[in-house]
Amino acid sequence: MARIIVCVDMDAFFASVEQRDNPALRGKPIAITGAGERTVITTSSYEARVYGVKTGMTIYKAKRLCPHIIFVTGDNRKYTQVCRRLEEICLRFTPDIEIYSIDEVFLDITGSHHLSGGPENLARTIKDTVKNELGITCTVGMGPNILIAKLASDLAKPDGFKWIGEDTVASVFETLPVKKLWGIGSHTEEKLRAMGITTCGALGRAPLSLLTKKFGIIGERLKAMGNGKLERPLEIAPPEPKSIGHSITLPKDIWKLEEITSCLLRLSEKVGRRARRYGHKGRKITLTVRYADFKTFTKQIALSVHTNDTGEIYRYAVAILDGIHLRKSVRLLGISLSCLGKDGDQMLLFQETDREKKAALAKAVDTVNDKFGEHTITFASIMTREEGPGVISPAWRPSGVRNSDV
DNA sequence: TCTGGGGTCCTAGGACCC
DNA sequence: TCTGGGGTCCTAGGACCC
Repeated sequence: MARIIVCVDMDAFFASVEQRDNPALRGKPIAITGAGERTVITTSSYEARVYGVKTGMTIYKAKRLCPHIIFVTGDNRKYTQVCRRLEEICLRFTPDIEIYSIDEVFLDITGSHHLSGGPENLARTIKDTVKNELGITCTVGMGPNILIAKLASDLAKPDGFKWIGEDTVASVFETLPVKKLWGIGSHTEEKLRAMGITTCGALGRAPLSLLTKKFGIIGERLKAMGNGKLERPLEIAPPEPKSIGHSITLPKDIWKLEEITSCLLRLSEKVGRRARRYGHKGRKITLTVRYADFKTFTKQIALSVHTNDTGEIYRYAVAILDGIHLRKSVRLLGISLSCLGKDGDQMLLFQETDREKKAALAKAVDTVNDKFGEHTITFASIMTREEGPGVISPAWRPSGVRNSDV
């Protein structure tokens, strides 16, 4: 039996929440940004999109396109709460849901839609419930798999509903540009164009040998996608994370070593703290450096034991830095912890006593910080810095380690 | 398009081993 | 000792997503 997948996608999520809560913003072009000057737009209201304002755009460009645009600094906590309520609404219809991102949920209603009067009725009930209880609109797409459900919601935006059944996939895909598909970005689009393929219909008909020659193992998936097929079950339980990282574009480019190391210490603490909170340890540390000219590179170091200790992460990050000749001033720094294992794995057997002491100390610091707010207890050099609220990652999830809003 | 921040997955090339 | 082939792990980079 064909599955029925629903995609619930909030319309201009962050912007809609702000307009809901502040009548002065309703009906106006607004854009949600992070703090600071070097931020970009994470969401713009539909009124702003008319002017060409888009996600990822700088505030300067947005201002040029729409001089009367209103910028609002994002309120992560608020969006988090709305997302939790959205999750709770979806769970009324089926336990088989995947929170894909902060504003997008997939539901597998194959076995449960009859309880809600059929698929279309269920979808419309969700739309109404979201509007009544959350005060904002969403778009609902339906299809035989995630690929089609997501496409349907994209095509129906905003405040819409669309069901692409298995029998209509071929006709929809015949003239649909390949870029509309989830997983085909501008690079793949360009490569396909060079091969004379611009529509999904053409992609589905393209010889497999040609696609695998050009794209390797991905070629097979591309052809399947061109035919509207995507084998990917819903991830009901949030998957174990593979890495935990933080990065920051600095307010100003820096080049002094002590400025760089001070930033690395702050990043180490963020990474270590989040890892400790969720009981993860890693044995690979990656340093990302972006120069003022935007050239970006990464360098990593493998550890012999797992760690989530701030001081240790910091020391390895500095060790990596020591091996790099910094030629230009630095725009962005990032630290990521990967090759993760949970606390309690056999790696703990190799912990030495002073490592245990450090872990206990770090835990004590975390406890205080949890109680009184981040940075209550911290390293001295961290305290010399003020930091505004960051931009919430739209890939955020309400539970688990991807919740970076700590 | 002068370009944030959180991730995942894939690939190519080299080291190393048998 | 001028030199095979397969497997695995590691590193760096890139495409893609929201």
